[in-house]
Amino acid sequence: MASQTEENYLKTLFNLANDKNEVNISELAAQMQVSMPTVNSMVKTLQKNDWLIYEKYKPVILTQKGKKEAALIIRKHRLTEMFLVNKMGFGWEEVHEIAEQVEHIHAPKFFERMDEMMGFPTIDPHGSPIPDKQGRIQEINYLTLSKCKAGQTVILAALTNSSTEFLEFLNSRELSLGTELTINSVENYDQSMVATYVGHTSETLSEKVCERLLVRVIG
Amino acid sequence: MASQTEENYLKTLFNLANDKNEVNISELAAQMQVSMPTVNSMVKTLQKNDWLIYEKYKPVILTQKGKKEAALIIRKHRLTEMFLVNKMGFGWEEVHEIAEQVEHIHAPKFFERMDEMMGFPTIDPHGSPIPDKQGRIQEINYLTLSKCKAGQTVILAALTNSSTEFLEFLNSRELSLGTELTINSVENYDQSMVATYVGHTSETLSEKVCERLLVRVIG
DNA sequence: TTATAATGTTAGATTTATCTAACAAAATTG
DNA sequence: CAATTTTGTTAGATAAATCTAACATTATAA
Repeated sequence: MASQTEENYLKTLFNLANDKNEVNISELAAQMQVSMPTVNSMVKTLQKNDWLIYEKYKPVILTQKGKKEAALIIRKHRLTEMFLVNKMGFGWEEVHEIAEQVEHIHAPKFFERMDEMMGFPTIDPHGSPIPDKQGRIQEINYLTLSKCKAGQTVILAALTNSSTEFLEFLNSRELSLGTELTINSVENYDQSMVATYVGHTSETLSEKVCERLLVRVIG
Repeated sequence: MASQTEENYLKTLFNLANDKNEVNISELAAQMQVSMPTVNSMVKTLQKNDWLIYEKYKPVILTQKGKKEAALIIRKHRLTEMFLVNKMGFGWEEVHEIAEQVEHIHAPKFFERMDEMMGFPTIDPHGSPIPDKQGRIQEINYLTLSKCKAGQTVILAALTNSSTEFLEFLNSRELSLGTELTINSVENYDQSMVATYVGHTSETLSEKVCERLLVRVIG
């Protein structure tokens, strides 16, 4: 069984993996907020337990076993976030920290009960997919709002960033998943958008914000 | 902040403390399932952080700070057990293991929400009192069933032991907190009792079982 | 009340997860 | 393509939590 620390490395590796499934030591060190030698020694340990493939001076790659384990930890994290929001009344900006701890609990029935009580949700409160019990992730390809054009109508479906600050910004503008937005115009100079949605006419959204909003185009 | 390991020592110290608030190193070692030298070095660490008082060759005593910390961990444990039973549908025999992990989560709001959702319960599923937010415990003095006499009627209020095996035994006899029992007779030879309660006439309960059942006499 | 048993301590080793300093390889760029 | 920068590795140290072996103190009991 992976230690709590190892679980955090696996999860981070899964999230950082690029199209080739590779992660650099330096990226991992930055994300985990530890030094490169620490990562170096940890990837050797993880390799011994067949969680990943490592060769000197090469980026690391999770094995199938490693990927599955990581996905199951992410599953616990996202189920917890959804449970906290839907069953315990937390705001979407409050749940990450708690889920970060709850995800390490070893008690399959605990998470199965959450899942059941929520009716087997497929996404978490930030629109990210919840891996299934086999660790499979249903990948949905949303568009970032910044790729959309003036005149289009879209539904806010997910976020590419879920920092507390960003979530609080969205709260302040009354933007939540499911909100239907119509793009009035796109400013050529800075790519900011002006949009209209329930309760808000001509709300300006900076490019930075638009890049972090994932949408489904409906018109 | 106490580490998870330190939290476990504090909790165990609290539970083992006798009338003088003292705990022997050997008891603690046995309960924690570690060697005496491990305990010896840990109590020195705990003393440095003012969790307890330690003098060579003397039993250790929790400080006020240590007692409060321990009580607050026990509070998280018992709130969790109650939440698992009342809000998530677990059986009372399933919750200890999960609570043992959840009690170490640092997220005051998480436990406050549980507390709120349950209407601020004062006992856990096994009848043990839940310490309040200040770490104060309301001590209730129940009688063990074994101290009662033939002819008395009692209500099952709490347990002195909550092992899975004992809880499963109680389940098998349909005994739960709140059950009203009438003692038909007490066997002189082995102190076993014959009792009657809803759905059960003349159920025999061994002395071992009677000692573990805490009751309130009502007639 | 002394011998024995039980309890507690010290010393020193181990594992895990981390660090800094020094060095080596790979990538970038003038 | 050689110099420099970035990235990665090795060596060695540290702190936490554990162990065993050996020794010391306290308690018990003949």
